[in-house]
Amino acid sequence: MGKKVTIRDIARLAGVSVTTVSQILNGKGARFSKKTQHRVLKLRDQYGYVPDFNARSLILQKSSSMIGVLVPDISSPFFGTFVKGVQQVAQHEKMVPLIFSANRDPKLEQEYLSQMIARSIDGLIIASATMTTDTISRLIGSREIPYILFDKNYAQHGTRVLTDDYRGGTLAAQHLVNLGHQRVIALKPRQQSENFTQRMKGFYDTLIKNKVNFDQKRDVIVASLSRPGGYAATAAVLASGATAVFAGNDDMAIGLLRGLTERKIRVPDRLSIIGYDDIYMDEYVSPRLTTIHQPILDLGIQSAKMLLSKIHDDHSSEQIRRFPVKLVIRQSTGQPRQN
Amino acid sequence: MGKKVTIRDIARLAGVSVTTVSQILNGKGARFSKKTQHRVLKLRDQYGYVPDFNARSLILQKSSSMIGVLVPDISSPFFGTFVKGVQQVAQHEKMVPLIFSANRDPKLEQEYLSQMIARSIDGLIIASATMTTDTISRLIGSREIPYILFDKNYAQHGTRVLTDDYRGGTLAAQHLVNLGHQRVIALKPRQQSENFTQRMKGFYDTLIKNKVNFDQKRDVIVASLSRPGGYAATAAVLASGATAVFAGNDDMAIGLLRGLTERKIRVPDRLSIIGYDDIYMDEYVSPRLTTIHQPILDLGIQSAKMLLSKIHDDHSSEQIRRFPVKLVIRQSTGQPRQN
DNA sequence: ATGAAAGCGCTAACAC
DNA sequence: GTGTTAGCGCTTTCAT
Repeated sequence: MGKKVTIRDIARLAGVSVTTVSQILNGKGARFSKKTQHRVLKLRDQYGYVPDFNARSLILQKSSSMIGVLVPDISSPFFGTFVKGVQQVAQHEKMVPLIFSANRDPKLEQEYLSQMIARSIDGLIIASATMTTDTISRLIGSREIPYILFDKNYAQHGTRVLTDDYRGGTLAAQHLVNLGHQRVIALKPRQQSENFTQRMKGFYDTLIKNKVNFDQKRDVIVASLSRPGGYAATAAVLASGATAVFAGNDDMAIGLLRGLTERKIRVPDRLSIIGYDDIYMDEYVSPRLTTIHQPILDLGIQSAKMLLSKIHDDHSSEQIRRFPVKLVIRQSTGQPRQN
Repeated sequence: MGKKVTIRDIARLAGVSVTTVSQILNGKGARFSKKTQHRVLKLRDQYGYVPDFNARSLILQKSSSMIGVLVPDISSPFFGTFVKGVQQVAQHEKMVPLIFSANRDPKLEQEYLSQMIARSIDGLIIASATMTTDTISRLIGSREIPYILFDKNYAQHGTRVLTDDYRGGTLAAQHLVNLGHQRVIALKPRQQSENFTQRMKGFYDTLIKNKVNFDQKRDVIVASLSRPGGYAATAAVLASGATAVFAGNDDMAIGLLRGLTERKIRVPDRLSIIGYDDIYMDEYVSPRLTTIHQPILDLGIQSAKMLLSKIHDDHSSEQIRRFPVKLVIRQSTGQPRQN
């Protein structure tokens, strides 16, 4: 390893004490002679001295200036964008985000969480479908690390950021109803996290209210929450005889769209598809995907802001920040074919 | 902040010395009585004691166990996937990746790099078009932090991972030539990093070799390296009268594809498009995108492996690892329309 | 205008 | 079996 230049080296080289160097380098060197100041500064540059982060945080009792971010999949457009928002805010405060992609694996999630805690991060943003506040509390122990729960979990308590999933489901259903669909189905993930439950509930409720016949057994297809998952569901979707599909998220919708395209099923003429999230890919598939918009980047930004304010101000109480969603009509939905 | 439980607290509570606690907790406690061991372990769990990371690294002289990863844009499918690969490897070694997305902004890149260095990371993976090894050396100073350059920069020296861009360009051109195209154009970014230069050179050379007329002034369109960039180039592409386009990367290709779709230009009947990278989106646009495949996840994995081996073994010399690329034929390319 | 000394929380020789 | 002691690199009183 490279020989590390310490404050002592600089002191020795400058012929002064470590105190002097420390003070000058921390901008508290007014009381030293200009000459000494210059000598020290120059030596610093010359030897590329950078204070040891560990030693510094140790004595300053200020922890790592890191915030942990746990997401299911960093390579997905959704969480990639989310993380970008977090980082933007963190940077302003000289905080560094420690990002972990846990592949929806509970073991990994816990391991990463422990690692983050061991590194004494200042706060956490957790986006996990499975992790409960109990688990988190247990891992955090008595350290009182502030954290923000994102998106998934909201049967739990704890400060969190979420979007109005119920309303999103409502909007999707209303859109399909307005277009005149009478036979619709939903595509949802097997592991039903709270946000999906709400999303679907909003959807069902609105259909029923509009007198559209919907049977939660018959008219729900379970698929994995991914493009391949949606793709794999193509046959089941076609077999259902529905004229419109509500996909739990855009990834599934896009996978399904591909399956339909391959079978030369025209969307939306033969089948309408509405997704959920509004990831950037939606604009580039064909037909462009109608969806429920979530302000993804903003969710990242606001999560980080909330976390930072919790970190800086212990007393900020538990709070919930709920973001609005909206319907974005593109080209994958239309009136059912008349025949 | 939460009251921090220190090793001294545990020692006091257990009625033993800090040494005893330290040893037992570090698995070196064989020499202590079972009874003491149990007492200490129990107290640790009871109070949720976790050793202070800073103090620990300070004395162990082992740095942070972090590797820095600098990418242009974490929300892009390309780098999202790349980073995922890095993280996979890092995890095995209990290393934590510190990921920064610098938006292709040289100022930010340098700032992030400094921050990483200040945190005494063990190594670096740098994917930047603009950063030179000189800049990097200057920032690293005398610390001898090993680093891997990824993808962009290869006029420089230093250990690096790269793909055979020249060959990629060759493959793209050959494919178009084989289909019978005689009028082709290329879409490239303004900021011409080394990999693009090579990519384009392979393309031009192969066209010429095949007696396809190609003028580097007339037949190259400059666009920004993104979906909107490709989209914005639509008019220029159409105006060129070409029957095939080689887009510098898939993002541009997909943006262009959208522009063409909007104008009802049929691909590949009227115009063939070939991209570069093979990001996962390629499978989901319509028509599916023909492209030059780069093993993105694997690039992340191998970069991390190379870095780790450099970290563990100082003596490993500078090396270059070059990955093969290959042509993936999908549906966006075809024979030129006969008329 | 400068420095000596204490100590942050931890580990590891080296006693006893 | 267990404790004493000396630091790791740094900042900060408090002297001089």
